[in-house]
Amino acid sequence: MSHNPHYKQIWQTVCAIPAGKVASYGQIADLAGLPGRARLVGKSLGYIPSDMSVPWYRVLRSSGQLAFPKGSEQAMKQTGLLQDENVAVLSNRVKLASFQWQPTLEEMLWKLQQ
DNA sequence: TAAGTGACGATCG
DNA sequence: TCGATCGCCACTT
Repeated sequence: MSHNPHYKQIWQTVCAIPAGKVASYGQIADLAGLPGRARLVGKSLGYIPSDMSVPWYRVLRSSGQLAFPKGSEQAMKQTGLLQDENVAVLSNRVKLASFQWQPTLEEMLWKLQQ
């Protein structure tokens, strides 16, 4: 499973999300060269190797909702981590209009170097 | 080989 | 905004 070469590409893309910003699963899939494979992104986040620090909590659903049910341990942790970066989380949801990451060409080129 | 399963997305009511 | 539905696709059983 973690042999899948696409996973590494996905993790690197997630690493390129700047602090204080968030991205959707579909957006990550697109940037990683896997358009339409949002579900694969979700899976890969569950397989992040422990020796890699990936800001998985900056990835949300396309609606801005957290991927986990409100009140779950994971959701509370994710909410805390996002608020530490000044991202407002209200009722298990983030305002994408204010916090969604919009990659610039420079950021994309930087990502490709990694 | 077929059926079940998801940290999803778009659409509809 | 919310839940139900369907389409989607890699992976598991």
